[in-house]
Amino acid sequence: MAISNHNSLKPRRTPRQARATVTMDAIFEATIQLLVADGIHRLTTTRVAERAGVSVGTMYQYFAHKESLVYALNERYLAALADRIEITCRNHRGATVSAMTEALITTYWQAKTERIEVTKALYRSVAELDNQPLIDTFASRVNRATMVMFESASDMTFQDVSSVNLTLITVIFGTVRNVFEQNLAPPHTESVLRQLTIMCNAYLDTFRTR
Amino acid sequence: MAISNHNSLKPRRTPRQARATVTMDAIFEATIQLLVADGIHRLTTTRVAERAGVSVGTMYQYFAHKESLVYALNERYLAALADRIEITCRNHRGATVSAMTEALITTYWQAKTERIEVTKALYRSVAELDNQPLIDTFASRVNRATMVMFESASDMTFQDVSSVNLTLITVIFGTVRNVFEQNLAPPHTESVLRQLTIMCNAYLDTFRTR
DNA sequence: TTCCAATGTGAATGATGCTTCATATATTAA
DNA sequence: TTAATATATGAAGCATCATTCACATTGGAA
Repeated sequence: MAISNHNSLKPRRTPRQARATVTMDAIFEATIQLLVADGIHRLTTTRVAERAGVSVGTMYQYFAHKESLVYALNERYLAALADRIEITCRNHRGATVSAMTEALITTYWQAKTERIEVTKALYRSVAELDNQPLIDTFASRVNRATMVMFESASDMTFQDVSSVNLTLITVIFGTVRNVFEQNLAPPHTESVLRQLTIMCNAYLDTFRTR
Repeated sequence: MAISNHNSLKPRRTPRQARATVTMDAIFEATIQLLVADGIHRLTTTRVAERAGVSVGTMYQYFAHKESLVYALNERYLAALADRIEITCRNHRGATVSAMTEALITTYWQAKTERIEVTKALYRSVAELDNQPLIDTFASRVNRATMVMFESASDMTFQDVSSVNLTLITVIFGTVRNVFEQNLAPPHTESVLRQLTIMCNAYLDTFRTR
């Protein structure tokens, strides 16, 4: 299923001159716009090129085929998301665990919701691709960052950080994504996110020696 | 985006004779097999008909177009899933809240993993469709069932059942799905699911009057 | 300025696949 | 048995698109 040849998902050439970077950015931007507007089943190479103001051939200078374009777009997105999470983690070194979990929830929620349509469009676009490598890279970066953060907590030390860490990020990211995709009414959304922080704190309390 | 005309996603005709039911089942089964094997971008009407042992025209007797076939397939899947969850809820009336949350986690996890490839294939197939109505129906059924269950708990009464209920199912389903999609190694999977029950219990404990 | 590498072009190619409809067969009720 | 209804057929029509490649243009190093 999905795309068989992983290598072919990689970009064809890397821009060396400034104008090439401009071109690639234009192509990415055009792709996003078209994905948001029409979804992936109406994303054609011709339309992407047209909207980007380049010719189809140019697109093929950088991407072996349509799929690799969509793949690269999602790669960019996940890299940016990982960046944000890493920053949040760095900013909360030495904080309380409660502040840490709250910060993770907020950061992830904001990243998802500040451009809702883009988030949804990208998520849908990648469904038919084999994006496991992207997910793995993302998960690995996040894992490392949150682990270091939790280890630095000022109000707790853990017997088994990696277990607690994996649990917390799986629960937090899974729940936030679920809230996002369920399209809950705003009061419900806020309620669940608030309860989620309560739940994380209650969980962490069970590890406290009194 | 996605499919604009919602009505067109509905089946075209409903089977009245036995052979028609057989035909539809064959079409659904063929679709699942092809989705698992090749993914949606290689799902063609001709191939579906061929594998189902009918002609293309027959498929169009029941489905207005390819999308409505995929839509109906997911509708079936979600209905079956809701059935299972409702049964679990009925079987746990009057139980402890702890038993309830554990049962929900187990049921959902089993449903996802007993035919992993089918779960993944279906999930991917629906990405480009507007399946919000399906999600809403599913969420509404589950919500009702779990709410009734939690209200019947033998070891707790709630001030605000609907809030606790929404939180629990959002966290549980979100987390389980996240575990499933992350492809964690089995020991990690088991660990996170165990920690999740601990977390839910710790959360519920905060509502107990001591 | 010269020349090579980088970048950009887009008409043409080749292939795929959805959907229809005129027609045939099967089932059921009367 | 007959007529009405349900079900099944599949070749043909029509449209869409991904991708290539021979060629043009631009940038920058020497």
